[in-house]
Amino acid sequence: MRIGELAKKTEVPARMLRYYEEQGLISPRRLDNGYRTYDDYLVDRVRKIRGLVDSGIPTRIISNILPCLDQPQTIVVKNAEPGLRELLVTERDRMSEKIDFLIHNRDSITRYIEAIDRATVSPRQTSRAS
Amino acid sequence: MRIGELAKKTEVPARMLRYYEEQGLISPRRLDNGYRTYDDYLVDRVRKIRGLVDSGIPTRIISNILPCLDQPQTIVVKNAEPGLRELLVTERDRMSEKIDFLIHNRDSITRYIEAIDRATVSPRQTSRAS
DNA sequence: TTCGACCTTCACATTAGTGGCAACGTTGAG
DNA sequence: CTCAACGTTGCCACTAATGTGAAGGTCGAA
Repeated sequence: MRIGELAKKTEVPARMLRYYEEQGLISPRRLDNGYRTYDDYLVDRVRKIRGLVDSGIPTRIISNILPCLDQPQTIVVKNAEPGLRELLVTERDRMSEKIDFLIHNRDSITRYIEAIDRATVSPRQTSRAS
Repeated sequence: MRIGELAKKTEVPARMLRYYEEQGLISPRRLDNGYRTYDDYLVDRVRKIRGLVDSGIPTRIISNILPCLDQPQTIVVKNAEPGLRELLVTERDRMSEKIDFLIHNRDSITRYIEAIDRATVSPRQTSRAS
């Protein structure tokens, strides 16, 4: 598919898709006329990129871990670059920290919302009737 | 405490603490000589700020949800600003999405690491002995 | 008085995007 | 075929957010 279609499917502006290519995150092939052409699997990939960027992971890191996020790992692993495993472990642990942290704070927010609701729905009387 | 001590305790450079103040995330009092002075509870607060920023939450949002992350909610809730609840719900849901996404991808990375290990430790023989 | 910690202020750096433009490709109507 | 409308391309510059560096001055203890 061409860039416009991918933009619609992923909700990511075409402008941004070119930017991600510039950053080395996606590498579409080209048609004879120079237009970029994207394979279907890139739809998922672009969504992953968005999520990772939104989660505060820099594109430099993303480009390293992206190949590891696809399902059939068994084939790719053959060329195990030396530093890769270490990088992955580091990044995974960083993600785990982030997850724990986000869960903790999300739950704090949830409790706060509940406190608001309690304070709002019945500030003066214990709503006995419907 | 003064800024240097807070910087040590939080691992956040003094320069950055001034920046966060500029962004309205912390409001230290001042001594007679103009030095900033920080209460103990700000240590936790600064760590929270770091975590939230690292998780891709913009400071503009952080300044809104920070007051809700402290433990004793019951007192603060009295002045329930109208839009606050909605903002909190939105932000909490956004955090939940981020959490799910991070968990999913962290697990993918973990599986990939395991695949590397399997491919590395015994590429040719099924390691029968220790 | 000297030195380290702190102050303000201005400027610069990096990351992640966005805007605008001129030129070219594609497609469908007349 | 020609023309208009629209998608695409490359390019350059610009914005916004998050920091960082450095100059030049002040505070207070040794």
